[in-house]
Amino acid sequence: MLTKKRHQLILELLAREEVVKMQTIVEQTGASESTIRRDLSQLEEAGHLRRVHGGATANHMQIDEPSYIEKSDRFVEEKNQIARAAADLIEDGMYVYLDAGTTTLAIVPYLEQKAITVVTNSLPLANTLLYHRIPTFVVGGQLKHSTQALVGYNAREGMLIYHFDVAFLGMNGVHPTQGFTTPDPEEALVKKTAIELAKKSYVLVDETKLDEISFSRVAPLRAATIITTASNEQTAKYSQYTEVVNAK
Amino acid sequence: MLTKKRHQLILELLAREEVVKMQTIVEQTGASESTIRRDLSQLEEAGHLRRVHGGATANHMQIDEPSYIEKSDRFVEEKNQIARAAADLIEDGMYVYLDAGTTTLAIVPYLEQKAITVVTNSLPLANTLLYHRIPTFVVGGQLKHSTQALVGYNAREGMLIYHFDVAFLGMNGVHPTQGFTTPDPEEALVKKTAIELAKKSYVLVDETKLDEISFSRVAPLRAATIITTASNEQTAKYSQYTEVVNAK
DNA sequence: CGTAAAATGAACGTTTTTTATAGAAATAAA
DNA sequence: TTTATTTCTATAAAAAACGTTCATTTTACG
Repeated sequence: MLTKKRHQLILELLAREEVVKMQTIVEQTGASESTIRRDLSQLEEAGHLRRVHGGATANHMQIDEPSYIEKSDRFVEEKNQIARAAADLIEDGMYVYLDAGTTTLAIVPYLEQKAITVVTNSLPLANTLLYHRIPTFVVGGQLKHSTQALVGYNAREGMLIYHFDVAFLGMNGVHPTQGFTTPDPEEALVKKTAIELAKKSYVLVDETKLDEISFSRVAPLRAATIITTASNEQTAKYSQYTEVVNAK
Repeated sequence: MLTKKRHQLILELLAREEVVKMQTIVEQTGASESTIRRDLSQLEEAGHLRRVHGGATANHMQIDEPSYIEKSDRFVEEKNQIARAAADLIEDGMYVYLDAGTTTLAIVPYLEQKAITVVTNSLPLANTLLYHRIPTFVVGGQLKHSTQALVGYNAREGMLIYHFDVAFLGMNGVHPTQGFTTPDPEEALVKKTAIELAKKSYVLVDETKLDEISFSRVAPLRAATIITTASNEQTAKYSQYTEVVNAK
């Protein structure tokens, strides 16, 4: 069996089970133990898995986060309503920050006729903005695989040279006392920085994000206005902490 | 069996399976091992597949499949030769800068098994690197429409926090006295900065770029080594100014 | 036909990959 | 804790695959 084939097989096993035993891989591939050890070392160095005593374990963040594609076709209608409401807040001459995420991506088509400059940390957004010929700046930083966004310390540093009239952010959790939260700490840092640099910030969420708490704290509720399609009953408890815009 | 027929069969095998063993191809075609080796070398140079120890694997960079029956584009072939020569210079653990351009893009598939970190200012490169799961940092800056690259003063500032073991650059003009040149001053600034920050720099050009002068000066010839498919006669006059690597 | 160019297959030394093995480290059992 | 067992790393030997060269065959073309 070819090296590449073995590597593929190992990664497939890891996609199904969180941990895989050395013995299992040896049986499945028919290769010697030495060879599998070497494979595991190589795959670990390439960042595809983590070696543990007796085998290997998957390397993706334990914090579960549905992949970009999975997310995109859920709640399409809500996203568009939210995106439209957000776009209506943007006026000519503004400098706009667009965070990574499918909801913010949905804003782009509504921006085509506006004379604005956009800053983003998202690769898909940058591509879409390019397509719509909207003047764009991209924040530098480490490219995160699962969200195709630029994150981390370098991204924060790269953002500090800009100032925004308005920032639009996606978010995984919105909670009355815990505020805005998101799974990845490095993404949280970027979102937090965007809020700091913007005169006014908006968080775009569908109803499934309300009352949720994710791992990393981004900011308290008062730091941004919430734009959502959730009903007024659902958002009532948030209104005392910050402004809430109903996009329906 | 005719050469064309064999090539066709090999590509069909690769369309079905991600990797194909040498032995399998030999059996299927009835040709000798030597002949299949030659076939694989040719198909790799033409950019249709990637050779691996023991066989071949599909090439993901190739989005559309140009008919292999026609003589494949001469420049595509040259780009791949240059890209391969460049990739051979990259070792595990290196921090690598990849400039925007189609030649540098062609390097990416050859990087898959290397444990490296890449920095780039190109959106298409960032996407491809993401696909190949290579750890990537993106330089921030203004997004230029025509080249889908990040350029300008902000890009330069964003780069200054990095240091590279090696940088690979595309270039529009290479000239004995005028050095390296490119049309856009803002791109020239980025290229110049990359050269400053790298321990060693390589300029990747096919023969059509030699003896050409473009608008913006990037650096003198001695600042970088030239990798090209041009003949030794064509490159002779450059050898007195800087190192020249023949990729053929 | 006959010659030149291109393609093929076998041989051979070199490089890469795999396997086996022995001692160290980690885990489990006594 | 001490001992036994498993798993690990490092290294050397074996096997497989590689590129190169060259004689032979096939194809192209006058």
